[in-house]
Amino acid sequence: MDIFQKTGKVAIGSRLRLLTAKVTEDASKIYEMYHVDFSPKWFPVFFVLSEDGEKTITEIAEQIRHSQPSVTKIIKEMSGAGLVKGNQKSDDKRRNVVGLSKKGTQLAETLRIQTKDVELAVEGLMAESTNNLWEAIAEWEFLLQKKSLFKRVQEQKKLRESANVEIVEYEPKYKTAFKQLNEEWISNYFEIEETDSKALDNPEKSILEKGGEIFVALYENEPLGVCALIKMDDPDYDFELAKMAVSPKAQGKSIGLKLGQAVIEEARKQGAKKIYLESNTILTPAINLYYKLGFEKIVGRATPYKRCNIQMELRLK
Amino acid sequence: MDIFQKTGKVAIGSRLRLLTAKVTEDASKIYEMYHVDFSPKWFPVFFVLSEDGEKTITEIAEQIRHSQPSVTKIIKEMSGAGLVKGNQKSDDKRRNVVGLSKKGTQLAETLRIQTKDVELAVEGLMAESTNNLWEAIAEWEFLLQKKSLFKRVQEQKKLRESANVEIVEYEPKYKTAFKQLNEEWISNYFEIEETDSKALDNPEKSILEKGGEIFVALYENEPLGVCALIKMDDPDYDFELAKMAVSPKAQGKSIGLKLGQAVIEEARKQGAKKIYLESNTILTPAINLYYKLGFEKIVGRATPYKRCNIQMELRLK
DNA sequence: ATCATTTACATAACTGATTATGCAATATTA
DNA sequence: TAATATTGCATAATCAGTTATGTAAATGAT
Repeated sequence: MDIFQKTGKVAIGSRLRLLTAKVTEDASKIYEMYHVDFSPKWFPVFFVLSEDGEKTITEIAEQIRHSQPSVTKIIKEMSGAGLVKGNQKSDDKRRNVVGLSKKGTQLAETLRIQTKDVELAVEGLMAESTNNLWEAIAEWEFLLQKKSLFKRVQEQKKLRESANVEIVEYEPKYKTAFKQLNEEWISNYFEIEETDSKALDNPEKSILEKGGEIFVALYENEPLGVCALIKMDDPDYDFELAKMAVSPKAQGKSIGLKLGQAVIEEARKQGAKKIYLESNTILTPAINLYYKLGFEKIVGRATPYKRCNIQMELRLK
Repeated sequence: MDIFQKTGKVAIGSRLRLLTAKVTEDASKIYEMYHVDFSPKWFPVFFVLSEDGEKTITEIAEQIRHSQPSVTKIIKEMSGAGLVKGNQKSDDKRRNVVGLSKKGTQLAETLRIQTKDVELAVEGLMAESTNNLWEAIAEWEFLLQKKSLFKRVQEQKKLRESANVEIVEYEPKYKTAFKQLNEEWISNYFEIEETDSKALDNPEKSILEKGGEIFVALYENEPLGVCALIKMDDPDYDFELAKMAVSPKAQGKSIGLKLGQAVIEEARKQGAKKIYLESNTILTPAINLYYKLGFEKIVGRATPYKRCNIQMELRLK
């Protein structure tokens, strides 16, 4: 049985490689059949030169999507075979302007006929198949340019992993996690302040007993993110979203988003009208997350934290 | 503008190569993302080992359609990474039976999850395209196995070239061609006999004036093939097909077939019932051609040629 | 005008594959 | 049972590409 049926589509790379090898192997035999002293790998270079006349090495490389050294080498080989002339006159002495030689131009004519034969053979293959390989490749090129395979896999990973993230309410066993996760990022960017320690050392007293909530994100039963909803003593705001912390090793699982959503949900349940938060603009991903959650920037409130340079609020309807 | 739009489908090899490169480039980044110390090229080997348990190097190579040295090298690398154990006990000391190590088996579990993510990403790509790349490749593999690309191009070439072959009646200007083409192949396989020279030196007298015909195949106005229809002085046969000669440099243009058809057509026109010919079985392509033209083997006629070891006839209705 | 930066290319080193080749171990055959 | 052929694998050489790096020429900034 064919191995690719078993591996599934992960092996698309290997499968592509094998087909490529088979096709290029035949390519050199085909040139032999036409008795032309020509290496298949020269084709793209030769083609652009016969189409566009003279060109520099780099221009060719860009057009055929090879690396520049690859084109340099090919031109050298073709030069040896007498098909191209390099170092044409040019004002810029760095540039190596190459063009087809007389022999090259003659060969172009021969190759045109051969090209036609190959074209017909390939089209015959297309006609025999129900899925058009040529078009399929073109579509992949287009789609991968819009979003790379890497990015696509990353998204799948995130999707799967975020499905395994569970948001639970605070329990005493998460006390150390709550402290450590917060200290980790704070100390990474700033100094830990007096106000921090007070809240982190005794969340029960400083947050829960005052009517707040703490949510913990579990991934495979390990607490990897926390976020608090703190009751505010302020006529303008009901709650503050604070102490949001996600372990760096758990990036990309949408944990922050899920915590934020849980916090907002809870605030809404308790009939809150507005939630407040403060942060620092160097924490770009966090700020983006807050915007995503619906928070908007505000100005002018007093804050006990030195590190705060942005304040936001969310109006709940 | 994309270069492949200009080149047309001859460049399918180059295009495949580029796509393969793009896919495999992302592959290694994907492994990195999952924090596994794993090279993409190991995948096929790793896969068969995790599926089938222990295997020899050659078995793996066959299954994943790599060369044996390639597998040897990969196994060595994977061995270095502690993923496989080689030289398992085996009666046959030439064989290197390899299997996954404990670490390898553990990794298989991790990779299973990653594989799933990639699979979904690839399927997403398929879903976004109208031409299914995976299926298209499978179809090409199947079609190319039935008939290689080389063979297909060869057929196109033949088709095109045979369209340029023109069969004309003998004229004095083809006298030397008639002689040379025949002498070329005869002297190549046998000795030129007395009977040959007589006919070749003076075709007008020995063939045409006796009511026979000679046809000449022109390719780009050059005579590259000849064939004679010789009137026989025999109650059983009207004509003999003889002096068929095609230049070796004109192989693959169906010149022999066209000449044969012209000769038969002429015989039919003249009301012939049976055509005779003699040849030698070492000339396999010629014999095959005669069968293709409808000739059948007969036995027992006398012949002036030493080299003749097969006799054939064609009954015309 | 001078100095730093960028550009254009060549060269070197590497990569993932291949074919060619050599050497044991095993199987086959006279 | 000895000679010969085949098998299984490792090693070496090659190939078509790549990235990294060096260098001279041109361009830009102060």
